[in-house]
Amino acid sequence: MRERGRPEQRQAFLAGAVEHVLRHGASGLSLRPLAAALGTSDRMLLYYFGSRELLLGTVLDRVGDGLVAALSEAVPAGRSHPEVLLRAVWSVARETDVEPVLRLYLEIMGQAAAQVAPFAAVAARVAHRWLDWAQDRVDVPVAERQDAAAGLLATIDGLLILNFAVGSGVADRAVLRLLDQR
Amino acid sequence: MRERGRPEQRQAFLAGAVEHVLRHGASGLSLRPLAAALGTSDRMLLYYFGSRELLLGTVLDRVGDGLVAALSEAVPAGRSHPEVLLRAVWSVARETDVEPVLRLYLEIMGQAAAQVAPFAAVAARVAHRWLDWAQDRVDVPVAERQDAAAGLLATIDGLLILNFAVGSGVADRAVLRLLDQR
DNA sequence: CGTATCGTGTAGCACCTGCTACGTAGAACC
DNA sequence: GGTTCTACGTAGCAGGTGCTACACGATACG
Repeated sequence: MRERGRPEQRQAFLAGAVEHVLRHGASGLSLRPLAAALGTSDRMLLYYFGSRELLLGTVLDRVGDGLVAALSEAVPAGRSHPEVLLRAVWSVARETDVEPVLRLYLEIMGQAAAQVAPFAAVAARVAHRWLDWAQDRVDVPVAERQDAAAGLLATIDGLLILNFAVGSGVADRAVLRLLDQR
Repeated sequence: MRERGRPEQRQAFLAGAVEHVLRHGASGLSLRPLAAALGTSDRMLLYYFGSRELLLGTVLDRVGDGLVAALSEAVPAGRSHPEVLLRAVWSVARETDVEPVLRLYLEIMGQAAAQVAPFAAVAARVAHRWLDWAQDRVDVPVAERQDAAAGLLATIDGLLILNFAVGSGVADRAVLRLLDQR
């Protein structure tokens, strides 16, 4: 289906929807409450985005963009040793204003693991952008870059789970331990 | 609310519900389809478990039990070096018959990050049991055991995300890299 | 100027949700 | 033997779901 509606209105809806999903979660998103928060009706959201699933997909993709953009802004371009990168990314992750994004990130990954549409597709896209980002920054021989990036991503993701499931103290100490032993 | 109903019937319902949740996911669980699969009515499930949320909580706790039990069965008791433990746990995780359990595990963690009831509480319990399990098996000085266990758990969880979001090949190579560099 | 398309409002449809009210056969208890 | 309690069936309630049908003014276009 072609994109319908005035482009700037669509952008406004999208931005508002991102905000709303960051606050209230993605898997339980429902059109009427979202529409109310945006000052519209479900009818209009469907007109602009086609279906709940399409709306959710574009919202989540935009969140993924924002995540990588925030990382790029915080971590200088150029290559660093993996542990430096880990430390830098973790310090970004522990900033309070990115917490909702990271909670949403884990929600996406969890729903993707459960094979819920459209999360699986979004998760693959986000993860690949994440991997590309890390591959461009990690200072290891070319042949190892892909695996090093994957290792970094896995480490961060695991720490995030620990962080939200058990508590930030445990995750922080786990970071130190992971850094020490390399 | 006291537990109602015949105990063996309750166990049968619970076992069937675990099966159903492993197949169809937890966050979208709904009483009527589950009841149909079990050959009952939603009415009966509520009679036996009190509410959807209580039912879901006990189902997920039981899945958590099963996960730790499966690990204990596969990995011999006694202490091993962290990398040996990582390798062992990862080889268990890659068995095809535990895949649904791990997908569900990530779904739980994702919903917990999104602060959805009852997932947050279940996630904390499961993670702590996981941590205790690892703490009892890891062969490092006592003072470091807690952090080593947390590091192991984080690594595994991250690898699982990578595994389901990107593909098993990437995760497998990331494991090798994480093992090499220690 | 007439006509077609676009953006939007109002209503509503069919279905699903957790949960409850009520009735009842059988068993347990006094 | 009457009463109370337990396990269960049937029906239904109030509210939510994504989505659609239809009307209508405005705007663009021939």
